[in-house]
Amino acid sequence: MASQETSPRSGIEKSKPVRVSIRNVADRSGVSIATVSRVLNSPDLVSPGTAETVLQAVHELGYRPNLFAKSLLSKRSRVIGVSLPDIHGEFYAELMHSADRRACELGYHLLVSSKAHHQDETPASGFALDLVDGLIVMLTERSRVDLDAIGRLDIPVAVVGVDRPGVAVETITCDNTTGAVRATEHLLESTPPERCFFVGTHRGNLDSDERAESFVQTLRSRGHEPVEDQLAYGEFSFEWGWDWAMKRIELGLMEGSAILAANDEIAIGIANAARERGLGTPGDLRLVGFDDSRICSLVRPELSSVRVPVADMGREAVDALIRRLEDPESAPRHARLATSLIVRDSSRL
Amino acid sequence: MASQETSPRSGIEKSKPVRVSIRNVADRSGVSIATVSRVLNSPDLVSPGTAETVLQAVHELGYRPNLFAKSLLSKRSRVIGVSLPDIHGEFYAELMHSADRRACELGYHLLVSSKAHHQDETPASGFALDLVDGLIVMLTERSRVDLDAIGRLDIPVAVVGVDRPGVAVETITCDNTTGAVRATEHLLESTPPERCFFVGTHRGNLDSDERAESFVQTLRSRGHEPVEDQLAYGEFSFEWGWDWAMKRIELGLMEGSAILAANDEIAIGIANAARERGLGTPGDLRLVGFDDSRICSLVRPELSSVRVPVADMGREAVDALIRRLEDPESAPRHARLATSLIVRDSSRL
DNA sequence: CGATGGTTCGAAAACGTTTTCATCGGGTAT
DNA sequence: ATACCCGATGAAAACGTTTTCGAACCATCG
Repeated sequence: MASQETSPRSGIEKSKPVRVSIRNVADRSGVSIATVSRVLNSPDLVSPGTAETVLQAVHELGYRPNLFAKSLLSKRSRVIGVSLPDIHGEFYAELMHSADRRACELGYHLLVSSKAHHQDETPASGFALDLVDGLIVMLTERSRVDLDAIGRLDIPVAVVGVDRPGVAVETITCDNTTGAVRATEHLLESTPPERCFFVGTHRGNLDSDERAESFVQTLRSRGHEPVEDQLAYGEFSFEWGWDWAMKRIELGLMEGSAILAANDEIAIGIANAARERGLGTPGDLRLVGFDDSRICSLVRPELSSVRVPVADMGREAVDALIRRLEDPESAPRHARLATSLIVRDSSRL
Repeated sequence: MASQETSPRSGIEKSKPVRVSIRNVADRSGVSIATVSRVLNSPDLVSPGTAETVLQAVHELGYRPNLFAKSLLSKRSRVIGVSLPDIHGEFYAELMHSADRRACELGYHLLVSSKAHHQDETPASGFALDLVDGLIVMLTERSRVDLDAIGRLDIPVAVVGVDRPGVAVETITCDNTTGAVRATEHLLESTPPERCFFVGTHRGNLDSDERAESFVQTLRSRGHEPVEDQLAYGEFSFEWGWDWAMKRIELGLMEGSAILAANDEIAIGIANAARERGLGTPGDLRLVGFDDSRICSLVRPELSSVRVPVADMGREAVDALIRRLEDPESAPRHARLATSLIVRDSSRL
């Protein structure tokens, strides 16, 4: 009876299982589907009068164009894939967050997955490669780096985390070197080079290796060739930092050391172990972490750290990829974002 | 001249700008496109001989079916959208991580966005609603809760964070109550009810409010009606915890208190302020956080906290949504995951 | 008044699939 | 033999768009 008829069941039920297509809009407004399409996509090609009629119908029927049909024609989905290493932590949250924000601004969506990383060979395979217009691939392990293979992919790619001169993909990296050098110099201000240490994750991790290398170079530039035990390789964890520190402390070798850790968790592990054994930071040992994560200003003493512009990297990656999508012929750029030393209590002189 | 002609430019260029379609496969293997389709989708309908021929051609040409065409027919994309509040932090990283893992296992992909939350009204609008088979919506603010509107959406939805009896969508929540009650009882073991405090975020946050309510109820059950200043509302931040604590300390009211914070950051803010003023935890005040985030075992003293099964919630959400996708008629379920108290040093008796 | 040009629009092709329907042989049961 | 069914296949319709092409109309220009 009433003009609006709901579902046959009781009041509160799904009301519109029926998809409204461009056909319906065309019929209701008495024009062809071509005209409807034009009203929506190139309004200047249609007379104001009919345009209004059509828009009216669109609104009344709640019409929304079918994206699949659209993409089938245009071969574009405005979706970009993000392939992340299989790691948790705020690092990735921040990256995703800024990437998402930027993608939204530009009218794109993010399809995220770590699948490729935890089961397949190529960081891109297994992905819904055919769904996305382009791919952002984050790499952390040297063993996974095959930029050439990635370049051969038949969709545009932006790589985060690795760079190599002359490679034909967009790359976004952070300049570990400047930050690590600054941090090492900072430690050297009060500590002789032979009492400086670098505690990293396993060899093969791109960032850790680069940081270690910068550490070594800086010591060398002071005329000191680091000996083996000045560099330690474990994992990116609190526990590893703790264990390494405990061992040094037991041997009575810790006091007066200055340590650059490859990330903040390791650094905090070291700090906690030291405190556990009655050693103070920065009194008995000076400590600098890496990443400048949220936690640095939460622990006591506050942890000095090298800031990595994660959010910028996320935004840059999206920008780079989309630039490439819209102009496939442009020469790929290689963004390298600066890192900087943030001095807090743990390394204060 | 050669059989294979590359791009006109120098050797190293994109090699396959040409999409290979089912048509090509059909031609090369001398069958119709229908047969090719059958080989790929219902192999039992086709003779083993032709099947092999076709597969051979598929492999040689590197054919991959066009997902848009596929979805256009099937009306399914195997993509599920995830709408998150505009917040960072490991909480969301962990949720996404487990959700992604589960989605992969089930052959789905995750399209993530906080867009809806930071600019539109409905947590679903603005989303690529027409791209996804279903939606996971995470809600944290009471003001955003319009479960009915969400239920009226024309795609399946799973809501994380809110529940309401009888609502017609899948819901996944954590049972703040049991954890908060346990934590409060734990504090009451050594502290009289009038010296117990709850420090939450702003009113209107679903989790914080629920935790506050449980705190109040538990005190009441001990015959104590909490007075106004036993509950404080600020934000989910270190700074807020610090500020609140400082104020109490200045007034000389802190010593002997027992505090339940609405998340770990607040708790750490309180602990640090106390230490700054020479108050020890748990000696001078006992402290329990919420979420049991990674940081709890990194700070000293280690922070007691109520564990929230974030990873489980992510997995459950995906499961619930997909269950619903595959059987739209099934009655929506309401998963409520248990929280549990993890006692560490900060509240040890 | 015919030719030209611009506007507005519809018919139809195209995108790459899946699926229905019909066809064709060659068994098997009667 | 006749009827029947079944397995294997192809032709064509369908999905919902965008876009090309041309038709129709009207105004302007020569």
